[in-house]
Amino acid sequence: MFTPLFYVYLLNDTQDIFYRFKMLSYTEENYLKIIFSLSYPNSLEITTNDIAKKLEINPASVSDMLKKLNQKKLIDYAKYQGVRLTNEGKKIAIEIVRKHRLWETFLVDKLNFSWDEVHDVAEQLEHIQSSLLIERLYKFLDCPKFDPHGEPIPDEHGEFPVTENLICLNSCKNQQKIQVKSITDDSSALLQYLSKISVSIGVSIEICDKNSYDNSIDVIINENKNVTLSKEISEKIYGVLL
Amino acid sequence: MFTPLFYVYLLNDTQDIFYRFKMLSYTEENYLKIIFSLSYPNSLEITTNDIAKKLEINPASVSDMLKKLNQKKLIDYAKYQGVRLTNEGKKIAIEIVRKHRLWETFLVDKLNFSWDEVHDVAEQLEHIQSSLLIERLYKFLDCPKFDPHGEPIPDEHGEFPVTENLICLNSCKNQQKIQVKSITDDSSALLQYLSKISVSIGVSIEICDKNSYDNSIDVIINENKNVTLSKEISEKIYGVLL
DNA sequence: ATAAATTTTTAGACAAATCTAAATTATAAT
DNA sequence: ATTATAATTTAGATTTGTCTAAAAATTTAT
Ligand SMILES: [Mn+2]
Ligand SMILES: [Mn+2]
Ligand SMILES: [Mn+2]
Ligand SMILES: [Mn+2]
Repeated sequence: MFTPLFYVYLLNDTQDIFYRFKMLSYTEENYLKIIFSLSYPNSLEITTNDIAKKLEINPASVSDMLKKLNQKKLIDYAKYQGVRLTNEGKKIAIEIVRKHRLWETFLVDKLNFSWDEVHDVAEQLEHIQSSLLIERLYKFLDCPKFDPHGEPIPDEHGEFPVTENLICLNSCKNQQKIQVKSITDDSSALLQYLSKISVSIGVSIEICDKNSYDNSIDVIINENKNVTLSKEISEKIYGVLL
Repeated sequence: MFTPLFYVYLLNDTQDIFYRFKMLSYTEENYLKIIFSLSYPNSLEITTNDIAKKLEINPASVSDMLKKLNQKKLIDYAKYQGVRLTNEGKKIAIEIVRKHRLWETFLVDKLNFSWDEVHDVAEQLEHIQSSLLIERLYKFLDCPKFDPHGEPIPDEHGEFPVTENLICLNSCKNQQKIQVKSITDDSSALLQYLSKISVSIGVSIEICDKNSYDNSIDVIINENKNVTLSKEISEKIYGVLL
């Protein structure tokens, strides 16, 4: 339940002459980001429950927020009909993704974080409001195109870098071999495990055998390490065929 | 008006084994920081109105929050009696000051911000929760002792660097000359003005004349620039006698 | 096509942080 | 020592984002 709605026009940076059209809360930003990442790369229709699960909150709360974001014209939403970002909502979501991935890159490249330590901090840093900051950070990092997990970083205009056609390890056939290009889940448990078994961006993985019972696969990592990967893990690993 | 109170025990970083004793909100952190800076360096008693003015909110709101912080044992507060930080409250406040000043240093030293552009961004960054982040940032910046405005940065144990005895430009006599060591106000309007008249950390300022009517002073900056400084400005400038 | 299960929305409540208006306490002025 | 003024606190309301329980709509299964 919520009632009115009004737009707040505020200075972004005191130093900036520009005004932000809509000052969004930390929470609203997170909703937009989640909707974007659930629908990426095809702007799929997302359900209330999808969002509730991802944010680990009650679907009732999501319904309320969707109404609000719809009024702000950041999403297209009609009761029971699912939700889709508007162009404006998508633009904001991409900005947040950009900030998240730039901060992760900063933490790894400059502060020597390991790839499993960065996500939670970036979840906070992505909400810092300063266009100057993100512009300068981008240059400081030499305009990176991919984050520490191989995920693409949109440029200042919201354009994602063009990438080779990635295929999921999970969808490879026996004897096929890929070079790892990205991990599509930043959870520290997964990333720590991958480090343990020597999987990182750039290594090769060859499929030896597929077990149809649990959809696990036997693989050779970097030509020298035999490991069995569960479906949950293999579907998070993407790369190019070698 | 507020009701209950309970402590939330939460992981600080997912990577950390340590627990934070009290998870404070952004707002609570700001109250502690303000109380600290208003009472620094002598732990003076601070009034409700002081805080309300600084935060630009209603004194009634401050009263509520003081009750809450008192219950959390972060301040010593009794109705109508003013407020003082407890040791625990002071420790947290110093941590926030540390983070603020380290971020300002980062922005100037690494991202080429000017000294008048950093404060507002640091107000946001100081609330990022990650002990690993601040430890790494500190080392990345080579353990700086002073921020871009010459303000001391507490070390990892909350100890401020020992400094030469600073005197306020405002309290100098005619013909005295100081070297600027710190500016005790980070507002961009002041800092931009100081840049315009070539005042920065390290420059010399010699007092030529004091105007008893409005307490303005005529000074020579770096031996070559005559300027008249208002009381509001001269009382923000500190340095050592030359 | 109807019933059962699932998803989504509404209704009503609550906690945090703020506000305004009114009451209370403290301080300053006569 | 009263009175006037200023500072502070209480009372009650509001906004945001959440919750639980119940109602409504949609989807799935029979
Ligand atoms: Mn991440
Ligand atoms: Mn990532
Ligand atoms: Mn500052
Ligand atoms: Mn500063």
